[in-house]
Parts: sequence; structure tokens; C-alpha cells
Amino acid sequence: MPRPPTTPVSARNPERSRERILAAALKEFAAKGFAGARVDAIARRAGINKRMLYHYFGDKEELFKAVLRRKISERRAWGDALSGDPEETLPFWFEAACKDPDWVRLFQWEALQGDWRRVIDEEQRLEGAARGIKRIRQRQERGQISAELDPRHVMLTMRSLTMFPAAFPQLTRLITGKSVYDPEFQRERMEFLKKIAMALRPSSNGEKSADTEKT
Amino acid sequence: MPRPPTTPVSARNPERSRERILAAALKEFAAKGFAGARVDAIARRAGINKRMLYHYFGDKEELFKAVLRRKISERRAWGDALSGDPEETLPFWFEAACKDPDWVRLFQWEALQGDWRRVIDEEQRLEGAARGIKRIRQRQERGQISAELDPRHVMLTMRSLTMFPAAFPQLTRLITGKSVYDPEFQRERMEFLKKIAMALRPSSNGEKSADTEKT
DNA sequence: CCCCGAAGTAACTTTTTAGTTACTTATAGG
DNA sequence: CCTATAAGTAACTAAAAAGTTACTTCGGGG
Repeated sequence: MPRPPTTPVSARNPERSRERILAAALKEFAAKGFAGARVDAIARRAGINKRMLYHYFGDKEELFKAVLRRKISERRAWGDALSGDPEETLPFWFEAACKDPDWVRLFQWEALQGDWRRVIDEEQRLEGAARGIKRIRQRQERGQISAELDPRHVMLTMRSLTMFPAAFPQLTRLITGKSVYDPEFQRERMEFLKKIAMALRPSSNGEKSADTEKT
Repeated sequence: MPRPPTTPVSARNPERSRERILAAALKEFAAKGFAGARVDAIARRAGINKRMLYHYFGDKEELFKAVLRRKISERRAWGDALSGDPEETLPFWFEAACKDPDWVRLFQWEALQGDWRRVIDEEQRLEGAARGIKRIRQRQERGQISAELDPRHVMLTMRSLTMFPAAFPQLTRLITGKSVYDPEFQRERMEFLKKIAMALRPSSNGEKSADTEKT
């Protein structure tokens, strides 16, 4: 029987090798960062020879970029499927952050190592952010989010609220006494986020009721 | 004239050496993290011989811990001087994060490298967090913060709101178009935080007005 | 069937880096 | 004044770790 022309199962298989390297690199980089990651460890984890890694990706840094690019584009697709409504967006991204710590960690490594004035995949990420902001603005027009709030800062705040616990697990534990990965913590947090989302809605009385003070 | 017994200016001066090493190490670790930091670079920056660094601190890891411990205790003092009132706390911590990026970055490195289930200075940090939560609870009793909200999550959220932009400068720029260190960004953010602080107050109508929907 | 380029391997080199050894020099207390 | 002890120096070592060299093995087109 002739083997199907696509994906010969064993023997030589460049596609598969690339894939295995990327998956292994994701794990290693997320765990140890660029400086801490070991090329040999990635190769071992991927079950391939280190030489092939250089064959496919050039060097360690290019490999890191490839990993980051992949994760970012994967997530962008998710983001675009969402409305800007905090009541939907906050729980969604919070759950995503808890379920995929590697993703949060990659961003963090990027923040710490990189020159953040010029970032990988700049254009596409800018567009993704712009689309997100536009969605928020639409919700403001429909009266679902307070129009008092700068939509860019609403966006930034939604990211903060959802990513922070997974990004700073030690602070989360010190403050709440629970692990970010504890389902009970996640339930509590979901509850809290729901209330925060409500607080972002236009207040029923005259919107800017700053002077309702006791004094 | 007899030299004053305290702090002989030049020649041998262990206090000064320790101090210089810690300062240099702070810079290096904040910039590159534990794995990326170079002991030789720290020594050079401190203007001392590498051997002395080992003399005073044992090894690289102990030095990192010493640096972290120092920064943490410095900040704890600030925190205890504050009331739990978001309108005061949010701007204060936000400004602190912007003015001292090294501090935020150290926390981030800690989050990424460390075993965050057992953290440096655990006890004192737990106590510091507990005091902060107590202050929030007091404000809730006085009706300044919505009693609906879990005070631990309010605390965690205040940390998120203030630290996130400095912790993820690349996301901040992609979303807002401005650098975290741009005074204009900081002004905007202060403005925004003020409004968020207001949104955390008990809503003037019946607190849980979840069903004020349009539909 | 054979041969050329891509896939794959093992062992090597070069550089970097944490940590040490083996010394010299200042200084305080007796 | 003298000596024990801590501060300080320079040059070294051993262990990674990134990246290479010099090969072998497949497998598809002529």
C-alpha cells in the first residue's frame, strides 16, 4: 500500500521536527526565560539533535522570537472573537491566563528582557489592540460602559485585572492566602470581576457623582 | 587631627563596600534578572574586587536574596504609612511604581524564577499584606469602599492597577500609544485611577444594582 | 538506478562565567 | 611596636553552554 504523500509517519519529517522544537522551546523559555533556557535542554525535550535546532531556527534568539510570535498570533484570534463588554471579557481572559500560564510568562519575559520600545510583531499587535479599543468605545456609545472612562485605559485595566494574579503568583498568595491555580481562588476572583465589571457601567445617578462625600 | 572614628573616608571600609555591592547588584539584577546578571558586572559596577562580593555575601543567590529583602522592607514601611483608602493608595503606589522601575522588575523576576510557594521574607510580607487588608476592611465599615467586595481582592486589584503598566511596558505602549514613563501617560492614568477609586465606593442606590439593565 | 540536496548525528571548540587559590596590606587591640 | 585578623587584589580553574565541523543517511527527480 502506498504511503499517503502527506506526513510520512516516521523517518524524516521536517514539519514534525519544527513543531516538536517549537513546543519544547515554549516550555523551556516560559519556565526559565531567554537567559535561563538551555538550548541543549530544548533539544533533549524535543527529542531531536541540537544541530537541527540551529538548522531550522538559526540561533537561540530567533527561536525565542518564533515561539513568541506563535503564541501571540494564537491569542489575537481569541481576542477578536470577543465583544468589548467587560462582563464577558474579564472572565474570559482571566480563565485563559489561569489555564495557560506559559502565555502570561512569555509576556513577562518579553517585558523584562526586551527593548519594549520596539516589539516583536509590532504592527499586528497594534492593530489587535486598536480593534479591542474600538469595541470598548462601541460599548460606551451603547451605554454599557461609563463614557467618562478613557477606553485605552479601560483596555489596559482589563488586561491588568485578568493577568496580574497569574503574573505575580507570589503576591496573589501572600494577599489572598490561595494559589492562583486553586479553583476556589478562581471562583472568588470571577465573582469579584463580575462586580468590578458592574462598577464600570455608567452610574445610575448623574455619572460623575464625585461629590457624594460625607465630609 | 584625629580622623573621626565613624566612616573612615577612603582606605578600608567594609560598610561602604557592602553598600556599594548591594546598590550595584540591585541595578544588575533588576536589569537582567538572576540568570542574566553577571557577577563580574556587579563587581565592576561597584568598583570592588569580585572576591569581596563572595566574602560579604557567600554566592550569587544569597546576594540576590539580600537585594530583594532590602527592597521589600523599604517598601513595606511606605505601605504601613498609608490608609486603605483607594483614592489615596492608588495614586501613591502608581507613582511609586513609575518612579522606581527596579522595584517592580525585582518582583517580576521573583515571580518568574522563584518557587513562589515559599518566598523570601515570607512572614513579614504576610503580616504586611494582612495589615493592608485590615485597613481596607476598616474603610468598608466606614462606608468608603463597597462592602460587597472581598477586601483581599480589593487589595490584589489595587496592586494590579498600580503595578501593571510598569510591569508590562510593552502592553502599555501597544494599548495606549505612550510610554509608561511619559508624564502625559502618568497624568492620564492618575485621572483614570481616581475614577476607578470612585467606582469602588458603595453605589448611592441600593449597592447591588445589578439589574439596572436596558434590555 | 543513482545522485544531489535536505534531514539527521556525534563529537568538538570557544567563550563565558561562577566560584577559588594564594597571596598582600591595612588597622585595631594588647 | 607588633601581631592577629579582616579587607583587599590578581590570576586561575572547572564547568557549563552556545554554536560548529565533519561527517552519514534518506528519498525523490532525472
